[in-house]
Amino acid sequence: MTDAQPFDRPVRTLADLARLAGVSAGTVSRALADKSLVNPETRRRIQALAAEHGFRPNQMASRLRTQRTGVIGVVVPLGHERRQHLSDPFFMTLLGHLADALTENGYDLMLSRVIPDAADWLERIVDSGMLDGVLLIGQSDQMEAIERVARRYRPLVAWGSVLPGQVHCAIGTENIAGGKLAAEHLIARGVRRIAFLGELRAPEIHARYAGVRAAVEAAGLPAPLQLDAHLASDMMEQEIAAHMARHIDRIDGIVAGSDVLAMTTLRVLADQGMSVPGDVPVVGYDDLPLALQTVPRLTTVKQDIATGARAMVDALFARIGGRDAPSMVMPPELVIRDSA
Amino acid sequence: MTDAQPFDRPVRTLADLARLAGVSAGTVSRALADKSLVNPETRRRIQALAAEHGFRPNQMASRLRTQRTGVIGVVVPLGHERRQHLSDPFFMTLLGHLADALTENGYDLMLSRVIPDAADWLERIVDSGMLDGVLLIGQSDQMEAIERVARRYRPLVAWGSVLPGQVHCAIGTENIAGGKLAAEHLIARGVRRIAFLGELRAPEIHARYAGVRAAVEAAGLPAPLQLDAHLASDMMEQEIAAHMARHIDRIDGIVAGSDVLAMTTLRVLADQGMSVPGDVPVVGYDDLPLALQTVPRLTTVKQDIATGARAMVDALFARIGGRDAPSMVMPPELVIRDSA
DNA sequence: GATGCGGATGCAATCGATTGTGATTTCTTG
DNA sequence: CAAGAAATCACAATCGATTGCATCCGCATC
Repeated sequence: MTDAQPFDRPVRTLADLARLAGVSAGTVSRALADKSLVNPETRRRIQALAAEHGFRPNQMASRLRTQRTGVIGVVVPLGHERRQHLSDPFFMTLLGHLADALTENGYDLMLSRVIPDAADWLERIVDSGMLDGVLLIGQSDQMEAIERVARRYRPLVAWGSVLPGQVHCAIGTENIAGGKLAAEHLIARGVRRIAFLGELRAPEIHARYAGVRAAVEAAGLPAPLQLDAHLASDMMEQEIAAHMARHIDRIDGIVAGSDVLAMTTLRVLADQGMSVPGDVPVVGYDDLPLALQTVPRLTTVKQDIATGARAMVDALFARIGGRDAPSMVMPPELVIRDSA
Repeated sequence: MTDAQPFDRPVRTLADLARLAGVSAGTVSRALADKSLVNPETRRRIQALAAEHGFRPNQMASRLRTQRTGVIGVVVPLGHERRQHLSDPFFMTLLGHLADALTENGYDLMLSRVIPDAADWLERIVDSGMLDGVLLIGQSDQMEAIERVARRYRPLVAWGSVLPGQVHCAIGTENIAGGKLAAEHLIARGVRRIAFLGELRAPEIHARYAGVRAAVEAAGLPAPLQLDAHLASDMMEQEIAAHMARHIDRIDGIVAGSDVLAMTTLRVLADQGMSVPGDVPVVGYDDLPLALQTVPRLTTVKQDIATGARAMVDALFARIGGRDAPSMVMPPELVIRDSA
């Protein structure tokens, strides 16, 4: 039990504790680190003293000396979509899993929401000396900057796409295959005119759209209709509503670039008196927890976020340890529920 | 062993740059900090040199010396609800706003998901010397620990309840009033037997339930039925489904402790063939973005999360600056949509 | 020409923990 | 009993940036 001390932290430094114990600071340091070089008895004595006074070593000093910070940066680059992205459920779900995996391994997590206006935004982060490694959530439109840094800074892992010749380590799902899965499912159900909802500047979304297009072409159907829809939350619904009002009679099936877009689409279609999947089937992307809660439940392309997060952390630790870790693409999987 | 590249980072320290510029390290430090003590011309020269070589000062060293870290800890204590809480949309939304406010002010954000098994979990955080301040998201069942630390550590602000005699600064909404609003709304619509969905160990939820009870008593109605429902995501739906199956014929209105619970309830009721609000009206709590996306749209008690986040950050900065900042409770507001 | 003053810079202490090296003591062992 | 091996601990250097103080120069003033 820590009871109120007369002074506001009488023993703050190793030296304080050392004086109290009648030994040198070095010995205290070793004792607290459970090194075998100190006499077991003095070690116990010092540890007891430390506990009694609620002593905790200053992390800044320790980190400066050891050049290890125990902190991993989790960075969300917002190249386009400048608005608050952090509330996006996909980021959040991934972030939750990353936080779990990192804390289990004794690392802390520093979160940065970065709007890459300065060209050296990533350099600034990795060279700050505060981080043992960096995880990027999404590549946004910053492939160049990421590649440039990755060439010399090893402990960097991104969630996103793996393009041919890519230097940096990325974990992600086969977005092209995922787009194909979604479109093929719709086509098998008799859909002929597919609309794809999503904004193409992010490489993942672009790949999903490419997959949809490939499937449509392979089936000999007319090219899909691509409709921009931004994740900036307050605009999204109106944007989709406008798209639907204008194009609904020219389409008979929708692939959404994400579950959030799909969910909003369900909402909009309900407002416009369309039934899903009766009038228009809708397929989402991600399989977030909320896909189970919509009415009707979302048919969607699943990305295994938990596994992905684990893979990112594993790869990062490998790289921190000096070993090499390759990129990884996971196969997506179609989860059929009620919306298509 | 790090492979010694000839040009890996030729200039890593102030001393390196100083040698290059033909001045002392002190001068470089002052030049980069734009101090007026150095000759404007040398200052420009040094800054140009720094930019050219991509020099960034080591933050650890700087922080150790200045005793300022520029990092705010955002801590989510999981006293009960040991499962991954971070995906909870309420936390995430609040976290997003906090991240915005903190980064605008030049602070970084360190995220900790803490399971308070050690009694001194909070001491460990505030005494680590890594943080300029701490924001707690929720008080969980850790009021005692928070109070103990707050008595001696000023830059600490929590989201949550303000109880009589409370020492620590908390920002939150009037949960009792919010519960009342929800219940009164239902009662005005003719509901007589209200069920409250939520687990009472967290003080906020408890207060909401107390509000419901007060409104029910004031109307002379039978006591509300309280049904435990945990946020651990995979269990929640089954739990609620079981509650509904067992109690649905004894209730004719539901107040959910959060929007997430409400949304799941909508889903469960749809499965059981009940219409909302026709058969059972449902009121949520929080007014998260997703409340707009459900079918039917959620009637809910709004907490202004953006304003709350801003208030937390303002209070924290005031306390960091040595000024005192009082707790604040914001009035909740009933947002009537389609679910009740 | 000596004094004074302010501007610009160098010097060295400092933040607090870690760790290699060496000193002292105690324990072995031939 | 002497010499070497452990065991234990103190000393001091180190991580890299910051900052109070001393120093040096140039120039104006008396």
